[in-house]
Amino acid sequence: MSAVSDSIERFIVELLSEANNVELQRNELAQAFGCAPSQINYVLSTRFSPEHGYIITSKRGGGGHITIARIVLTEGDLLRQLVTGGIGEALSLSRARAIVSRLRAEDAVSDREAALLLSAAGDNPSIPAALRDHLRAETLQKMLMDLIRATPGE
Amino acid sequence: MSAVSDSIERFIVELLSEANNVELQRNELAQAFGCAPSQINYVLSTRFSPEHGYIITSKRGGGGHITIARIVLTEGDLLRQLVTGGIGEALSLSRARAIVSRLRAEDAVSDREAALLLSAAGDNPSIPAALRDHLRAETLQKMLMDLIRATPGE
DNA sequence: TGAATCGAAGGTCAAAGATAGTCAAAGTAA
DNA sequence: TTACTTTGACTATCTTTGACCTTCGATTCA
Repeated sequence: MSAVSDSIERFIVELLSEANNVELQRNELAQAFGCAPSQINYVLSTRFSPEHGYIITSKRGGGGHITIARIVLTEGDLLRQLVTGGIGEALSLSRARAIVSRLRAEDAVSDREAALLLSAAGDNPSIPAALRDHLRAETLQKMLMDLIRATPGE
Repeated sequence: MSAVSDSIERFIVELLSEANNVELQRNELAQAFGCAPSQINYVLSTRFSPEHGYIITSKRGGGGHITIARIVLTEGDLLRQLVTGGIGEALSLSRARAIVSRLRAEDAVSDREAALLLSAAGDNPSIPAALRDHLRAETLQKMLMDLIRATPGE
């Protein structure tokens, strides 16, 4: 049932559970999972983007490699950063998902709160498509701001 | 005697008698019952809707699947009542506030969750006024549904 | 030594493949 | 008729692959 990309993701997450960053070789990994090397890039860009809280660096040529590092921030920093412009004027659904999943991963929100954020940030068919990304950005930003307000200061 | 849809329904109900949720593949199931794939959607929407006490999630593409989860709330529960149709087509801001404060009073949601609900249910200036109450109803209902879905069954 | 070359990585992008969703028309039963 | 069921064409989304491109280090050649 589960696609190869999901397995690769789990593998990397597993590695990252033991260290804040991992270094690996694209071809080697692709071979281990029996897929095209470019699929590794697909997994990295769809599941380990900066929005997800990761930074990817790489080097080509002989001895080349890819490094995946987790961005470590305190909960307050992350929320503050998002609310003060980290979201922008428009926000695609996939970026919104990444942001929420990162908030969850950093434990800035609970499972239920993440579900509420995602739910409200989802596409709404009764809104013209051209407006959606704009509305989504506004909604998410407002929600995060209100969330901070509702949280007794630390 | 609508044989096929009823059989599919029974089959799913059977699966759900052993677990609170099942994951299946649309094409596979359709093939097993010798029907068009879209008939699976028909069965889901006519017999496993939120009004019936179920929540459906799905994913497309390689490794795609459909998950059917039972809502685990008792009859008479405010949340369930709201989700299964108690909100209606349109919802004024003041009624939305009343609903959220009742949910808070019953401890169905936390302070932070209430803040998120209110935030998303608020008036949005970039939406035409005529649409707002309709959008609000949809949004709140979807959020409550997703909230239930995110809550591990008791 | 410096430039050209070569091989070994990794990067990009668009096409093909794999699922699921929607909707309206056609079929069927009450 | 009226409501429910079934189907299929078309759409949307996510994944996988492959051809072609870029970069880097090492080697070879003037």
